[in-house]
Amino acid sequence: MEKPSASAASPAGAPTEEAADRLHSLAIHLLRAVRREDDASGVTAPHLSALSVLVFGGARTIGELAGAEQVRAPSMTRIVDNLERGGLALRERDPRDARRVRVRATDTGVQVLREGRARRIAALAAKLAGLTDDEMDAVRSATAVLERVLRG
Amino acid sequence: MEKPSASAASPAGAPTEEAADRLHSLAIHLLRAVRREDDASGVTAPHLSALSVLVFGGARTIGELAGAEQVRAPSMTRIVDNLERGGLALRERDPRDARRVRVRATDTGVQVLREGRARRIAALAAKLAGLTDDEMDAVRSATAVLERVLRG
DNA sequence: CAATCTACTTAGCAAGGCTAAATAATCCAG
DNA sequence: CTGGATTATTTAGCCTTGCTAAGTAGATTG
Repeated sequence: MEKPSASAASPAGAPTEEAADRLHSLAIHLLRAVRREDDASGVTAPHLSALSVLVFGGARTIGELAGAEQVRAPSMTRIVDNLERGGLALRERDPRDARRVRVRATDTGVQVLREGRARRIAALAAKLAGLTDDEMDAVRSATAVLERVLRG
Repeated sequence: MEKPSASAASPAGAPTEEAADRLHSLAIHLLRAVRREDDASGVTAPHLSALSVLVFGGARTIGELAGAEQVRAPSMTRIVDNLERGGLALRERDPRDARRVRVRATDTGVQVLREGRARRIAALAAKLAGLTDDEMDAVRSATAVLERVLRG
């Protein structure tokens, strides 16, 4: 409705909303595009995402993991159930506080994560491979910015 | 493992994969972050996404819609069931070919889309509002690039 | 006009999210 | 040192979203 009067001013509301809307739509389609690769590996995206936290960040409690993955505890309990059933992670009782459960990635988990990552992102990486350097820079910058924004 | 030797060369494999991986993870977290807003509106993301195609692109068959949304026909049948139940879209038999079903957004659908978009992206737009102009530019550029890449 | 193909729907499965409520352990007041 | 609150996780149960396989109805074609 109202167009931004100057480019240097604080971003006007409407364009920001349009950008947000397109981003949202993009995220939906991006995930649908890679889902089949995930399916092929037998390990779904949320599993790999949680596993990734464990592998790169070390053992975590269920609650910490839920926080990191932005889901509620019961959802994480189930994800960990599945990881454990597949031998990718295991629960350990915290000796300090027996209410807590520490979750740790197994060696198999580390290996599966590596393979899973590779398979999961193959299609996406293939598409990105066609980008120019400038385009890749834009994608990388935006990713960094958005990671920060979503954490906050 | 191997760092890019020059910034101008064609992007090496490993960095592209890391970018793809981070993008994927980002998409997961972005969608989780906005899901509650969707929930509040009573219209979920896939519904709004499909409705958006109808509103901005005009009536479509179930198959076309499924293709546009990158899901299988049965999934789209169900989404359209829900849209229709909510009075946001309606099915029309194709007079040329009675197997086909054309789906059209209703006036209510158009209105709900507008409201839903606003509500849905409010949280995201609020986060984006804190970005600098350069950061917003990066986000916009990357969005455009990725939209193109995912269509291809 | 019968076989086949196409478009959609139905049925049924699993994942992934949620809330509410149960269980268990810790903490802290008195 | 006990009893009530608080915290961590799990269980139960709901809903949505995806899928595949199989069913139905309409078009096409040999």
